[in-house]
Amino acid sequence: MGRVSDAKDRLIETALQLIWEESYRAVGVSEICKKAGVKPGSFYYFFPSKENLALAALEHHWQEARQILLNPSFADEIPPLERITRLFQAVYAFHAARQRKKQRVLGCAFGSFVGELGEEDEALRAKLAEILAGIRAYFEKALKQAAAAGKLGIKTKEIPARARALVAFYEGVLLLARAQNDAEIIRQLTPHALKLAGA
Amino acid sequence: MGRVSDAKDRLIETALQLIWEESYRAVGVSEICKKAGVKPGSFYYFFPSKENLALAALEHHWQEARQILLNPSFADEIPPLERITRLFQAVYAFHAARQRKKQRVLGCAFGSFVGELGEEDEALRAKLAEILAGIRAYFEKALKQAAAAGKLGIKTKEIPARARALVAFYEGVLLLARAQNDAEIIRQLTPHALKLAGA
Amino acid sequence: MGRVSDAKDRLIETALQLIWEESYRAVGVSEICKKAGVKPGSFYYFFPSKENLALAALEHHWQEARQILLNPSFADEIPPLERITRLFQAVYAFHAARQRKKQRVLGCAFGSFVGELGEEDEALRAKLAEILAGIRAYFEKALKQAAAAGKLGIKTKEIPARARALVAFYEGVLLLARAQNDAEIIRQLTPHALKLAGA
Amino acid sequence: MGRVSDAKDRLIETALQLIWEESYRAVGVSEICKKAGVKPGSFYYFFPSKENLALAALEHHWQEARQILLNPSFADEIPPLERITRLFQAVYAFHAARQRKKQRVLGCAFGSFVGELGEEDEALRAKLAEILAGIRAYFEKALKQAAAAGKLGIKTKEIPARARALVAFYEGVLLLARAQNDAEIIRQLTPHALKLAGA
DNA sequence: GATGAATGAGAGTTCATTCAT
DNA sequence: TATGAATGAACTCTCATTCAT
Repeated sequence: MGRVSDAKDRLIETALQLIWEESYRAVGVSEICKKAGVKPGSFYYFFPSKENLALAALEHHWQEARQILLNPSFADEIPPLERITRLFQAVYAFHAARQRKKQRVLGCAFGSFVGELGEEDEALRAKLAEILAGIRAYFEKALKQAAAAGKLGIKTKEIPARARALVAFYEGVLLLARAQNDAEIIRQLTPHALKLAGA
Repeated sequence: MGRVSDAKDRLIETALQLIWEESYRAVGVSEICKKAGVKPGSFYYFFPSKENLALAALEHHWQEARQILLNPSFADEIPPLERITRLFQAVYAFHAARQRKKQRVLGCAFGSFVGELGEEDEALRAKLAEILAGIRAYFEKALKQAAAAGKLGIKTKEIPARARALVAFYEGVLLLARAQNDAEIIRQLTPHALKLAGA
Repeated sequence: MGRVSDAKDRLIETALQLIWEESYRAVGVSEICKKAGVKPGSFYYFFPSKENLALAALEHHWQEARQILLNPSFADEIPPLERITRLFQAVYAFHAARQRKKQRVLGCAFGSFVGELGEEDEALRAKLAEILAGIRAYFEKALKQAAAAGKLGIKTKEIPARARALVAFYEGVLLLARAQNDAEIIRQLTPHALKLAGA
Repeated sequence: MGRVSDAKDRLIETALQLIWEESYRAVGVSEICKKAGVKPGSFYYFFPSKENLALAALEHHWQEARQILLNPSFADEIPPLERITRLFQAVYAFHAARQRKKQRVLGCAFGSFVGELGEEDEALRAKLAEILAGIRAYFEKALKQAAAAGKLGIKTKEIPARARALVAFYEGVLLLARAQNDAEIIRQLTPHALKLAGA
């Protein structure tokens, strides 16, 4: 009982990787299948469409990002404002290591995807908006706790906008790192995040 | 002397528009030709490749952005720090108007393009990096003048990083606006830019 | 004893319906399965091939046509020549009602199928030829009885050809009704059938 | 000036032939291309879609049928009612010869196509309805002239229905010939056509 | 200087079918 | 008895590009 093969998971992971490295439209279904070791005719047994696979890949990456990146960086035992720095540091570590090995800085898989959205991709747009809101929630919680601890001289009602500003900055930093193909940008800009927090 | 043909210009303008609305890979050469009213066979008389057209379109949009958006916002007669706010306000005005008319918020044509870059698109990546550096120069000049006027309590050597942080924030704000399809985000986040400047 | 499963019957009935509405090649096995509520993997437990299902569907429809359409129209108590008229009237009633409900006139499931036959479909061709011969037998019996009753001024040996002419006319009428998507054509042409009978 | 290649014509002729022999859905675009000697990627330069090619093929066959079959059979110098017989004879000659050479009787390309029409094929249905009306016009003209010459004891207003009955019979005869794969059926049923004419 | 005609490669998707359980 | 999983081949169609004129 249970699953006979892990082809579906391989498809999801491979898709995310290729889409992140190239882009949604640049990678073909057959390329994903080949890399995932799935027979070409089998793809549509697992997924009704390429878009549906992309949705699943985004969700998978989101869960993974929470476990590997966001939850550790935003752990309760870390002082609230330090959590923000931790996130940028963790992201820097990932991209710096990757750049050393693969020569290319990828930026944020979610943010990069946003640029490709067209009118027909409403489902993808909604998914990405949802994920970005999820990231914002981490910042928001940290800001609230920092404010409660008296570390922030800002009003409570300002917090949502500041959390969003942090998401914008986070995405912008990774966008620049991808554009310049240089992970150091992330390190350089890390200390500036706290300015948006109001520290 | 003078223009040999305006077909080339029409191709460039149409390409930028379609790429901005959809994405580089989502729009085809023939779609651009049709919309530009250029005969399909003529495309490769004007441009050696689709990538080359994209390069020209980015350069065109960059010059246009300078004239319409950056130069007015960063005019010398405007107090240095206010220039930054002016830029965000001008961008907001543009996207809010467009959203009213066309229902879709496009974000930054340059930033959106970054997400699509693959390994093969080195020329495009370099062009985008150059343009983003060009935007940074505007912020840098304003920060320098603000510092010289004593409006900024920061050290001169910090200025380049702060300028880059402003570019990151600017791109991130437009990325969020595109993802949420909501121009109001630009307005909401505009005041936060100055925090990165060090005001 | 009794039915082992009604899945097979549902497949047959659904197949006939879909093939009649669209065409043999336009409907897929999976579409039939879905509509019949049969699990996709089960199809080939019940039928060795799609062609075999089509054969079964044709036989099913043939038995149904005899019971519902031909036997009542050609009942012994009805005067022989009137039986022919009755058939056309019954067919008209069916198609007129269906057109009112579903907007589309289907024509004859057997006749429509003939147009799709290719070289590889010998089994289907033979089945359809057999069914068309079965229809002819009804006309033949009626013509014989009409001749025996002195209602027809024709020689006995002419009867087979006339019966076939009636089948041709019957199929042609339904073909036109499908082509024009108009059941009224059946009513308009009904009285002309008797001319072929020799009345 | 003028055409560079006759690929488009070859595509049309090949398509008609293959569709007639098999069926619209049974023949693929690539099969048509291969047989027509057209490079696979070129098809969609000549035709926007497979359906559009089918439309062109039907129109081509219709013009050909008029020139080769209908106009000669319905020539003015032939006595009106004899024209009808001539048509059936000419059709018989064609199919009998073809059966000798290729073993298969094709029936009417138009009539066979009707059976394949689904809900999505409205353009094809309309085209076929138009062609069948065109055939009816030939019968109608002949009936009118026969009536004018006093050869027909029927009222003028009956003529349209009779002409349609003749089309139905004509199509039905060819349908039977295809179903039984026997051109002799056409010869056998030829004399019965005049009964519908009212002779 | 400019273009109509043509193309090979590959896109996403559906097909009838198989098979281990 | 019945089925979920899987598949190779084929589908219609689009792609960026070439080239003779």
